This record gives sequence, structure tokens and C-alpha cells, in this order.
Amino acid sequence: MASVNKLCLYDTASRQVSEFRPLKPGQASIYLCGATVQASPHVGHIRSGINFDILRRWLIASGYRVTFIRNVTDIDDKIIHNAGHEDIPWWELAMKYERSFNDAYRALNVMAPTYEPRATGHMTQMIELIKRLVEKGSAYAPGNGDVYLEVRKLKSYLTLSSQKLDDLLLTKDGEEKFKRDPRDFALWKGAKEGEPSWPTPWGNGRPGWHIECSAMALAYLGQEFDIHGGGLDLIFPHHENEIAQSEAAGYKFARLWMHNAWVTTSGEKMGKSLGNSLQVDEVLKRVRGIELRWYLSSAHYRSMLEFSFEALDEAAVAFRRIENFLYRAREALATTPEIVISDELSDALDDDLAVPQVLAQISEWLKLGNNGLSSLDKAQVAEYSSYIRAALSILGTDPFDPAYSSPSSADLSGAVDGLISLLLEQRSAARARKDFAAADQIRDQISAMGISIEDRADGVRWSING
RNA sequence: GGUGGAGUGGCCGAGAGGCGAGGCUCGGGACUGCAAAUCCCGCUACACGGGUUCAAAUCCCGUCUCCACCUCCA
Repeated sequence: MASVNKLCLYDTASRQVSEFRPLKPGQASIYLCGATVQASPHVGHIRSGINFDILRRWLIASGYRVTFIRNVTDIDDKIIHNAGHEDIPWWELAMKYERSFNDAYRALNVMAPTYEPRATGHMTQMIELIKRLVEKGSAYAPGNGDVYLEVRKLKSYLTLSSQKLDDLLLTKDGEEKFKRDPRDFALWKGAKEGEPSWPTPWGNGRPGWHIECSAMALAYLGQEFDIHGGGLDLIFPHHENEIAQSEAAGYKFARLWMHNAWVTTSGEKMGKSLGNSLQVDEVLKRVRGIELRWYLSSAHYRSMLEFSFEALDEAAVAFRRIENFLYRAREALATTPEIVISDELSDALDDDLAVPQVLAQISEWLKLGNNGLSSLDKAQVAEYSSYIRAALSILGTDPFDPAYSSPSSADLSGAVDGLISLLLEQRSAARARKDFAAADQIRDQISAMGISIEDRADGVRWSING
């Protein structure tokens, strides 16, 4: 259990893996950029949730008290645009997709955050932060209702993405005549006719895209916190701008930046505009949540995951093997395997969450555990099933986790067990008198009901086909 | 133009100077009345061209290909 290693994580800012040193010993504060609730989640969105859920579970298992903030951005350009398109109010659209994200998180066993602040609930904090930036001379309100951050004045702008201000390609946004520099970005946007707005000293308006994260991180995690996470595509501009705002306001902000890679199809990033996005609820018609989670967890969080249904199916089959072993182990032991964190698991996860290494280890344990089942060696079964269960619990795919239980099937299983057992007794009798034709006929009939039979060393076992 | 990432066996997918990660598929075997499940054995790969080194998938130089970000992005 005790590992000599310490948790090491890759930091986007330093581009290095180094030891995680929390601000307060034994505590970890994490801010994850969550959903902008403008459409249903696709598997890429949920991969991000899963990757950081694994981080969180590992920190908790390592003894940390984790404060995990994952925001919901429920007001932005796209939400207003899409609401017009669907012909419903912007707040109805935002709530609709927030629920859809929550359904996906729940189906994939992503732990609920410690707190989940919504942008619309933090206008006061955002306006206060912008006021502070204006007072410090870092931001300016040119009188069109917008407030911009003056990026040239910042000494460390673009250090996260290691770019130079003058190398950025410029895109026209129609606000050039108000901006002191075309690269300045909007902290606050003046309201156009018919748009939602909130009153401010600079007129009615709504937040720019980035300010909510700075304001909410400050509100719940304070001026400095341990880890800020999100997808790779948030490095620029979103996270750069969060840093810019927060540091200009005098706050230290995040100590460590972690970014997950995308889910791709045909080598390309998943996105609505490409028409290649796979919605979570669609994929869940094909495999169970626990299997989808296993698949999305299987690549290292910093590696692209090339999505294919073939790979998904393969992952699901592989997972069922592990799951079946755990169920057999529970039967053999007459108790649910305990969660025992092995050194191998600790070492792998401490090394920047090396999940693929964990999977390789699980394969080894699975062989040893299955050997234990064949030789009826309970101690061996207990040992390896415990290691496997511990690994699965950190990955969020522990089949014994109540989050995955379906109560209705549990009620039925007793009755089904009785019925199947009756048939199996008949088959055993037929086999005993070497009437294999009759025995196979019974097996075929049971099989036709979607139930498979295994003749094992310790008796006959049946299971419902997944 | 700038910045970052990737190319590994039939497929997926780790590793980052020295014992062939692991999985899937495929072939062989054990067990079994036959299956199923499980286990055992086999299948010596790192885009290309140079270089450094006793030793390179890993380091250096060059080349090719692909992907991403540059104010909508997980």
C-alpha cells in the first residue's frame, strides 16, 4: 500500500512532469472548465469529465481532501444563438442541455463536483472583478458598453501557450474601432437589442466568455489554488485570458495546468461543425455506461483517443472479461472482493495518471486471478480480485459500485436462478447417463433465451448474455 | 506566418538510450463428451535519411506525412 513515489503530474505551463505540491498539505483544490451548455454532450466532452474524475478519485484515495469545482457556463453567444434557432428562451436551452450533461455524467459515474457554480449566478462577482481591473488600469470601457482587457500591458500574457502577441493571426470582430489593440479581449459585452443583460457601471450587458471562470474560481477556491483543468483547446484563448484577467487583478490563480486531449474520428477533433460528433446518449444505446467509461479511460489523458465503434466494442468485451472474473471471485469467496491498492497501481497512477500501465497490470492480475479460480485457491482469488477492484474503482468502473447497480434486475435474479437451476439439473442428469444429445438440447434451449452456460471445475454457472 | 502534438507489428495502444508493456485478431496446445469460459505457447514492430554511442523506437541533424490552436471549442 505504501508507495515511495509521490504523485507527479504534467504541467502545461512548464511542459514538465513534476511532483504535485499542494498549497495546503493534504488538500487539493481543483477548478475544471465544465460545460458551456449550448448542445448535448458528445463523447469528447465526457472524456474530459472522466479524465479529471480519475484524477480526483486518485487524490481522494491518496488521502487528500479534494475541493472540486466544475462550472456551468450558461450564458454565452452560442447559447443565445442556438436558443433563437430552437425558438425557445436562452435560459430554457441552457437548462435543457445542463440536464443533458448531468445525465451523461451520471451514466458514466462521474462524481458530482463539490460545487457546480453557474455563470448566471455570479454576475456580482464578475462585475466586481471587472471593476477591480478597470480601477487598476488593466481594463478599459470605451463607451460602447464593452469592457476590454488591455493585453499589451501584461508582462506574462501567452506564457501558457508560449506564443508571442505579435505572431497571432488577427480576426476581425467588428470591435476594432473601440479596442486599443485588436488582440484585447472582451471582459464584458454591451447588450444588443433583445439580448439578456445585467446592469453594470458601463451599461447593461453580459459577460465575455472567460470572465466567469476567473470570478468563480476566485469565489470558491480563493486567489490561488492547485490545479486548473480543461480540454487542450482551452489553452488559448480561454485559459490564457483567465490567467490574464486574474493576474492583472492581483491574484496568483492556478499553480498547475492540466489539459486532456481530444477524442478524434478519422484523426480529426470531434466537433459539431465537422458533423463528426458522437453524442453520449447515442453511444449509450450500444454499450453500457460502465463500458463506455472503460473505453474513454483507456488511453492516457494526454493522448488523442481515436474513436471507432470497433474499438469501443472491443473495449466492452475486454471489460466484460474483467467484470466476469470479479463476479466469479465474489461467488468463490462468498463475499465482495475488498478494495486493496497495490504498489503497482500507486506507482502507475502517481506517474501522471498512467492509466495504460494500469490496464496492463489488470491483465496480469486477471490471469493470476483466473488461475486461482481454476485451482480453487481462495487466497489467490481474494488477492488479485482485490487489486483489480481497487484499480477499477479509481477508474470509476467498479462493477460493485452502487452507481452502476440496477435494482430491478436484482429482484428478478432469484426467480430466474431457480428456473435455470431446474433446467441445469436435468442437463446434469442427462450428462450423467451420457445422453449428450439431450444435454445439448437443454443447453441450446437455455442459450436461445440469451443465457450462457459454463461447466466449471466447481460446478455449472449460468449468466445472462450482455 | 506563429505555437504545440503525432507517425510503433494485421489492428488498438504504452514506453522515451540497454531485459520485446498490454490488449484484440490469427496459429498451435491444455482442460472438456462436445461447447463455453479459462490458462499456456507462438506471431521480434517503432515514418524516412544521416549522425552520436559499446548500445537508439528512445538523443542530435535533416526530410516527409498527418493533426490541432491562433478570440465558438472538452
